[in-house]
Amino acid sequence: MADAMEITGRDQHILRATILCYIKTATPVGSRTLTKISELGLSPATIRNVMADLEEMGFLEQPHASAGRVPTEKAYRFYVDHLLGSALSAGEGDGVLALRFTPSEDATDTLQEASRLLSLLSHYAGVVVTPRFSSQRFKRVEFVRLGERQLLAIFVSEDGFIQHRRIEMDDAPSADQLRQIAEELNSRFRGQDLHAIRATLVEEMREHKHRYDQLMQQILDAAQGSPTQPPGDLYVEGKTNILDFPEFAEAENMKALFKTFEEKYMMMTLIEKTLDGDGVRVFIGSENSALGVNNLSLVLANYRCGEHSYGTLGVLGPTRMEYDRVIPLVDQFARVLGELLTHPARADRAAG
Amino acid sequence: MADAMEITGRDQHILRATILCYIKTATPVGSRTLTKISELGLSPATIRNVMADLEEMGFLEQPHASAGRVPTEKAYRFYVDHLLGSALSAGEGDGVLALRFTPSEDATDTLQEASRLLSLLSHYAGVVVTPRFSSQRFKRVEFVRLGERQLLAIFVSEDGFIQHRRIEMDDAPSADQLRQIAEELNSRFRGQDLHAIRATLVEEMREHKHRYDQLMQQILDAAQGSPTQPPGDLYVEGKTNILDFPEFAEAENMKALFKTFEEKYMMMTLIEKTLDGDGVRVFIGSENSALGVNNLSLVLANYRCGEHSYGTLGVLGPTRMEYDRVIPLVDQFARVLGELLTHPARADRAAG
DNA sequence: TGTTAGCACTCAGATGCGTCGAGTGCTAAG
DNA sequence: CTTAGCACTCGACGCATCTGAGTGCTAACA
Repeated sequence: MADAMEITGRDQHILRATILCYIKTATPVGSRTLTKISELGLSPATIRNVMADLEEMGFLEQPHASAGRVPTEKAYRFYVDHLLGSALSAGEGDGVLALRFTPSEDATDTLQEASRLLSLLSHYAGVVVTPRFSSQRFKRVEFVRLGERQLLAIFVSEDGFIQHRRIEMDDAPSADQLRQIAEELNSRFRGQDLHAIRATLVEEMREHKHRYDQLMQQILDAAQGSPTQPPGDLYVEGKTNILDFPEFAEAENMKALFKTFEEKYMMMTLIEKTLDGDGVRVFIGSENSALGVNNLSLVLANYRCGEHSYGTLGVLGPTRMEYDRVIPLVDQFARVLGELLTHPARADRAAG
Repeated sequence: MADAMEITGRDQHILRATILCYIKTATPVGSRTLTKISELGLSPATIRNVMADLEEMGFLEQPHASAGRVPTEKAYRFYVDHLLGSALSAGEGDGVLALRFTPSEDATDTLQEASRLLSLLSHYAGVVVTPRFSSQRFKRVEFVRLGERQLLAIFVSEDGFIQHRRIEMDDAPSADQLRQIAEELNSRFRGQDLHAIRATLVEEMREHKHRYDQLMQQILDAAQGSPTQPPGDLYVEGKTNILDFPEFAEAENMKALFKTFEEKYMMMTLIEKTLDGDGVRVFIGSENSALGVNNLSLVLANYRCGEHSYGTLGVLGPTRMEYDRVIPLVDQFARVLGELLTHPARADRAAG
């Protein structure tokens, strides 16, 4: 950040030009090429001087002595944080987006479709993480007996997500008891999120020993989701888009990429970290080192899903990503999807 | 097959040796190498003659004039069909299998775990297709109202699979009506498969116009699954295992492989074709051309899941696969998994 | 003081050439 | 029918060469 202050306007201009050029061509950028691109009519020699400065500051790198320069991660960071402000607002009409997007009946299907569309529009890979179930508003629970000791609990959220969990118990309550419990839960807690419900019930149980202590506990645990498996799901669509970029032409890199994708879990926990906060976040290269590949970038944003509930969505691509195009895209996409998921749900709620 | 008859015992021996060697090394096999491997003490020259014959018959190929020979698909086919009979029975104790396999509570989790284990044991990729839901025995249905016009139907099968479907309708029945319908379905049809239930109900409706005509129809349709999306799910685990084989070292091949994996749908319909019939089936190279990669083989078998219900499972690897090891493995695995899925379910049924 | 032209230098990538060796096909002898 | 011998093929490897894009430096210029 301190260095950022030292950069003159012209330096910035050249840095931006270098980055843009590299993003387009994926090959090291030389001083001659830049004289043509950058409008300031400067000679290669002058630009060389500037580039040497930028290299010293850590924004550029040379793969080898007689090659052009390549932007470093720091350069991308600076570009995204400081050089992109104007481009960010230039959203190109979300009409296209809404038009192409045919939401399915099932919310999870919709999300998968969303990630596909995201990959289509961005030409990179689309990524969608479903909202944490436990933060959604509770609509209804239903029980189905599976066996003497097994119970199936079905939770339905106001936003159309459905989750079912098996519950193992020592002695199962009768069908009537179950119905009673369901009735009680349904009438009392509708519209609250599971976290809150849990808190209330735990409190209550402590005060005057609740009849269904053990059962309730288990039901709540089930609803919360097991701690080992992260709640929600991850959809990554359009992986093959990334494959065609030259940075992954080498077999080794491609293998690493493949392995990254196979470990859904890694990726998901990484993405979920950004769950708090609004707006678009960009993670560049080694900033998401958990992926095991250091030339990938993530552009993420949260999308709203009902009142309190949020999921994350975004685009995964090479570090050399067209941030100027992708960032507004992700931003808008999150907004539109949020509308889409929140609005019909609200209509339903009023009716049902 | 006609050619097969013309092959003498010695030719077979040499063909087998060639295949085994190639499977191990992935490099063209020369005549010298074979003299060492095959026990018949023959000189390279003689073997060359035989190999020339085998090439004429279409079992071997030369990548270029001065290289060794490589088995063709026809060779693998012949090897699997005729040269492997003895090895097939040599199962190496399913104790290991049962030991390592800790079935989860949820049937679908179990299947995913199965495919992981399959990849682990085979060193290739493990593949599991869940049983077609519509062929499983019905245990119970439960309805949850989602909104004025939306209904959630939850089907539970005897074997522990759960499926939920949204049902859209013009005017929804009351809660009482729903309960009544559920009650009726549950008491009447338990233990039958959805196909049969559907047939019965359609018949009935025709005879004396059933009250809930439209609803029933929709419920049945939902249960049957939409025709566009194939029922069941596909788990492919251990994809990265395949990546390390030299046949996929080149970027192009790897990309093709990647694309194959991304198209789950293709693979699934391909695999589901083998759903009828018992025992292990092997699909070699271009025989599964739908995959878009022609140097992959599939070793598949059906596993039982309850009385009438079957799923498919197997191993996906390069054409140059250790069939002698994988075929018995898949065979046994299908059996063990079948036991595992069928037995506890039976116990539950008796109890619940 | 900042900018530019000129020049020597560097280094990856492509091209061409000779060598090596594994493996073949053919022929003739056993 | 089998085998030894031999000439031949052809990809892989190593090496030297050439080319050209791009640099850094220095000196001249505005």
